[in-house]
This record gives sequence, structure tokens and C-alpha cells, in this order.
Amino acid sequence: MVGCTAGGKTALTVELARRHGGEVVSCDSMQIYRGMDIGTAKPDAAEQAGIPHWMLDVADPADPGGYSCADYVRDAGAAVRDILSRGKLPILCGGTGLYLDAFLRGGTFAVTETDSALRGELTAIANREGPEALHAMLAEVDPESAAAIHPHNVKRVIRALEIYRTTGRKKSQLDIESRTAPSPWDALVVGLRYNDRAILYRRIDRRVDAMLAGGLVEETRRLRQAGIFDVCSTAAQAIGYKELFPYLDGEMTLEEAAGVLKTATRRYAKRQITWFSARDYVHWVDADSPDGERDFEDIVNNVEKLFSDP
RNA sequence: GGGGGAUUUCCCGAGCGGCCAAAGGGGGCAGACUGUAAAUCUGUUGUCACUGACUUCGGUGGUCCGAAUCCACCAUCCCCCA
Repeated sequence: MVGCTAGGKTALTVELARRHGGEVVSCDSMQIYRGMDIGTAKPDAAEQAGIPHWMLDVADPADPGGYSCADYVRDAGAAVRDILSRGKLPILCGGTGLYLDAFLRGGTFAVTETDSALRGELTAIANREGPEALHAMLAEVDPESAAAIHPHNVKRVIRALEIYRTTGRKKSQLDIESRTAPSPWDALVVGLRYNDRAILYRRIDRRVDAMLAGGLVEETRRLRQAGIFDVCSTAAQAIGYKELFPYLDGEMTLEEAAGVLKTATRRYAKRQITWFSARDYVHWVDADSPDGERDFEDIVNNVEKLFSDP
């Protein structure tokens, strides 16, 4: 179950799990972390409604090792196999498109390692000589990847160089191999979609207000005091916390910070929409109609139709 | 009541006689993405019959070959003196 943030995936997935003997496997790069609850809209006990949930709180944000996409593929794979072994239906649910792609690709993904020392070294080159210089380095060893990656996208350029340096193989070549390998899973991917952007954005605004009312400021203060945003670079990227720092530092009113947070969330939702729209494996279900939001029951039924006739 | 400063495209903000449909940023819209991804990056953003034309820079009227830029008056806002 995929779709953008604040779309209603969580409730929908729990209902489907309840009806079909399912268990939920989160596919979310931030709900992974313990202690980051309100800001990541992690389903609480009531929302989980007695349905087993996997891949929540599996990583400690204070652990400097972090948690990567590869870790996710490994751990989520184990969870899904466990669920299947007991004859239950695993339902992945989440908005982290890269994680889902990697998961569906399975083992073919786990070819290369990361090298943080090398990353630091390459970052230094980019800072010193400019992103174009780094891109030129990539063009020498892997022209196909260089052509596909914009020179300003330093993170991407670094990753491609890292792959070449650590494996001696080109990212462009590995991509082709992984793209042609069959998926180890037989998955039905359902996407929850809003045709009216205004409806979605209203939901996002409401969710942010609810998070604030639910104690997001306190959670942010607590996590920040614990220093996890300094230790865990991934957690520091989470939308919902960093936007509140100016308020905690007295540089912004809570209302202003909330506005920034809503905007950041909307922009994230747009990126998710772009990502999933480009995946031809997604079967779309409309969450709204020209009359407004659809009834929850209708949406559930429309998803179930896909079960028998995808 | 007197003196001074403002008013720019959705927002902030530069421009201060031609090279201005107007820098830059934000937001919007569209897109990319294969082990940091809630991240990172790209394009676009007055209208149209789009290598050109038309309409815009608070309003009206002037000056000038030519005005967002100069002048007059009006409107609104801000500051100082009373």
C-alpha cells in the first residue's frame, strides 16, 4: 500500500489486514526509529488495532551506524517470510518509494557496500573544487552514470563514484543487471491517490495541526535534547522536527513554524506523488472524487476488487 | 497640523530613463531518483496566434523618440516633530 503522506494509508491497511488475516509491514524510512512517534505519524496501539506491525521502532536513532535502505530490505524481507510462513498475508504500507523499489528487487540490490570515509573524501573534493569537478571524475570512470546524474546532485555523483571505487564496477551496469532480474516477490502494489490536490493539502494541514496538539513540540524538544539529530543524519532529515527548531530557539512563533512544517510536508507529498506515478507496477485507487473525499468503505471495497482482478 | 519614507509580477524583494516581462529568494506546477531518500537534484512560473506580439511595476495625468525608473495630483501605509 503506497501513496503520499497523510493520504490515509495506515487506516486503510489495518482494515484490509483485519479482513484478510494480514499483518502490516511498515515501509517508511522514519518510522523505523524508536522515539520518533508523533512526527512520523507512527501508528499508535489504538491505530494498530491489534494487528501485528513490523518494521516500526527497529532502529535506535542514537546509534551512529544509522539504518540504511539495505538494512530495510534485509529486515523487511525476514518479516515478510515470517508472516508468510504462518499463512498470513503480509501488507507493506508506507511512502518511502526507494525502500519499496529495493524491497521488490530483493537480493539483486545487495551488491555494493557503503564507505563513509570515501564519502567524506569525495564531499571534501566537491566543497573544494566544486561539484562539476567531482562530476568530471565520474565521467571518466562511468560516463553513462555521469550523463544520467546532474552535476549539481553531489550525493548521487558521490554514490556512483563510491560504487565504482568499492566494487570496480559501474553503477550504470549494475542498474541494468538489477533491472532485468526477476523480483523474488509476487506483490500487488496498490496506490492511494488524490486527484484533487487541494483535498490532499487540506488533509496535510489538519494532520500537522493534530500532531502539534498531540505533543509534537515536546517530542521534538526531547529528541533534540537527547542529541539524536546530531548523531543520526537520517533522523535529522525527518520532516516534523527540524522545522520546529526556530520556534524552540525563539526565532519564530509556533504558528510560523507550523506553516513551514505544513509547506515542507506538502512538498514531500508532491515528490512522493511524482515517484509513485512513474512506477508502472502501481494499481491506483482513488481516495477522492469530484464530490470530495470518498467514503472509507468505498475505498476499502475498491482495493479489494484489485485482490481478485488486478 | 508640519516634515520625511514607502507602494514592483502569487509572496518577499532588487531595479531607479532604453540592454526590463523586470535579478534573487520563497511558494506553486512539472520532473529525476537503484544501499544517506521525510534526503538530494532539475526545469518552469504575465497572456497569447510564443525566434514575435500584447498587457503589467498603487491610481490618474504629464515630460521624453522612449518611463517600473522623471514631474504633478490623488489613494493607502510607515516614521519623526506638534
